[in-house]
Amino acid sequence: MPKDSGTKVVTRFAPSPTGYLHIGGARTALFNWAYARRHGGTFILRVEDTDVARSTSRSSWQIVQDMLWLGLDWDKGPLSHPSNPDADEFVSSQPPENQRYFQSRRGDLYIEYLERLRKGGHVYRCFKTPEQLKAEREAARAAKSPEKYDPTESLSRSEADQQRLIDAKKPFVWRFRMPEADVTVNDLVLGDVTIKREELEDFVIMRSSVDGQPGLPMFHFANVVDDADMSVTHVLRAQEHLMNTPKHVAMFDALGIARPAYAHMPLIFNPDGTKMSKRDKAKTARAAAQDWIKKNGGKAEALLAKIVNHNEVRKSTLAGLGMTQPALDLFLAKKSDDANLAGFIAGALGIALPEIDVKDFRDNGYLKDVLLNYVSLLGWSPKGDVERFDLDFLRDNFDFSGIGKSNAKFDRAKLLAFNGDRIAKMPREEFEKHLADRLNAPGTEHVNLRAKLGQDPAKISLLAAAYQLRAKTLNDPLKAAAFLGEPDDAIKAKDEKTRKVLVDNDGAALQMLTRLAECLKAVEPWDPPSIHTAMEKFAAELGKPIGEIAQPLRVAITGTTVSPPIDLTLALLGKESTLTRIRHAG
RNA sequence: GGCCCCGUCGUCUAGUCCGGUCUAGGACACCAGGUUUUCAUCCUGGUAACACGGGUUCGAAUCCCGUCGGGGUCACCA
Repeated sequence: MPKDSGTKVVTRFAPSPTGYLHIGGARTALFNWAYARRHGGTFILRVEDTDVARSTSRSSWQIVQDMLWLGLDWDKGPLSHPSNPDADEFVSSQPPENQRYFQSRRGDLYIEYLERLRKGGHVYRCFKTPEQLKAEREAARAAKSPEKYDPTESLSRSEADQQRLIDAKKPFVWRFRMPEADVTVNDLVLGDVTIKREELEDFVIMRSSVDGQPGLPMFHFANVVDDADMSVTHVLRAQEHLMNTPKHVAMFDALGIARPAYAHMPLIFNPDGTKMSKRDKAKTARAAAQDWIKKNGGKAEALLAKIVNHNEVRKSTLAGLGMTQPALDLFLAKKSDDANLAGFIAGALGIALPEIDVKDFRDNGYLKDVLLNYVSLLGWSPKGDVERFDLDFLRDNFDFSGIGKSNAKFDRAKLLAFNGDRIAKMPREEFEKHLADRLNAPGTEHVNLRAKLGQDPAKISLLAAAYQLRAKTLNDPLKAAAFLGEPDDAIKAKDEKTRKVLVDNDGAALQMLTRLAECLKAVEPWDPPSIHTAMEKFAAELGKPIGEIAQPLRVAITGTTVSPPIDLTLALLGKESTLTRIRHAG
């Protein structure tokens, strides 16, 4: 039971806007959402953008988009659709009351709380420069003594002395004075965790600024002040924050405000045990790029040319998107991990980048329900053997007692299996809609297929029928059906083994196909049942199993030995193309 | 390195709090067989784990200690 079962549950998701929503962040958001919803509480979305160097308005917008897509609605937070649609103006175009959910816009509050701490004697000024502190840490490390901040100097400075330094425009930070006692955190997942006083040090809560006024608050302080100010009752976050929690509860105690309940959940890693970070995309793209350059003359310029060519746009257009030779060189030299560049490289080289952000999974054809379902299984499990469930189930069953303690590895194969399963089970119309949306999405990726299938609902319907049981992602059908969009006279067997299906037996298969073409010419209407009937009849006349007819035909029209059932494939291709492709086979 | 958290099939996990019902269950992956015009779907079956060592107990995956292993954290980042 929550410690204060009488009061309303308030949870929050507090991302820092440095990019799209990370998959781990999505799980945190999901659990906080579920807990608030289950208990009829309030779910707050609060943007922690006190690090001005890394935070951007666009990222805040992106995170909001991801939350919307996932269907995680919040009761308090930014307006999801402010009057100004420009992502770069997302924060500034929020109404004042919504701007309160961006930490960068509520500085007055931190000053107020700082004053409270100051009156209680819980904070002090520290005039040491970052360089000084760094040197002290290094000296301590060299001497193998604990690298702990020593408050003696700052604490012993008289008020007059401090004023003198302030008047001299010396920058200073405010530090929080840790109490002289061990701190125990009562974690809802981990149990009681006690940290000894000697392990705790006084930490900066307000950055410096030159004018003698306090600067922006640090994460620990802003986080606590906001949780206090917003009456957050339950803080559910990743285990990487566990060692921060003693600092946080000490501040709550100093403020005389009841602590929220804390619950730290296990971390999510790549299968190889490394962190799932945005960098993984850059790493993958860089490796592929370097490999390609090595095999193609060793010039990075050639890669840029290939990227320009692939995107069928002018070089200047790409440069506007940050794709320039200097940027590329920086990227290749590991001096930058730009995600856009990684995307361009992957597109041009035809490689897949690891999905890390919610956006990646969305783009790659994962269903939001599946993503939420899978990610919630990483670190949480419902009672019984239930494993496939929807958001409603999670909302009705989520509890801290189901959260595990050990870290998990993200298994894409399982996610993929869940996704394919959900696709197979969705209503056909829904699948058709997904396919149409993706086929008609802006971009050059599916131009040929789009041209072939056009806006014809009947064709989309056939495509859906052909691929629903074969698709693991919503993108799979479009990739697998790409052969449909190729020029009819350019279909070639993809390798020697495949070609043999066509040309073995002294060309008997080819002769057979020529006769089959005659037969197909008469098929009307050109739909799967009619095609099927015609082929069965043809096979019967030849006294052969239909497989011996279908397989050479498949190679002739697709260039491979794999496709959906042959009647569906032919119907999708169209009569003209089918006959042309048979004519050019061999 | 200090401190903190964790350690059940390859992976995610159930079981651990309240020792016996656990010859350890499920899912994904893998393997084999069946259905099928290819692929896929579908069906059936199978391989596979309590990190190690002590202790407590009639009895330990479950309790205690130690070892080993993994992770987190040690900023004017969050």
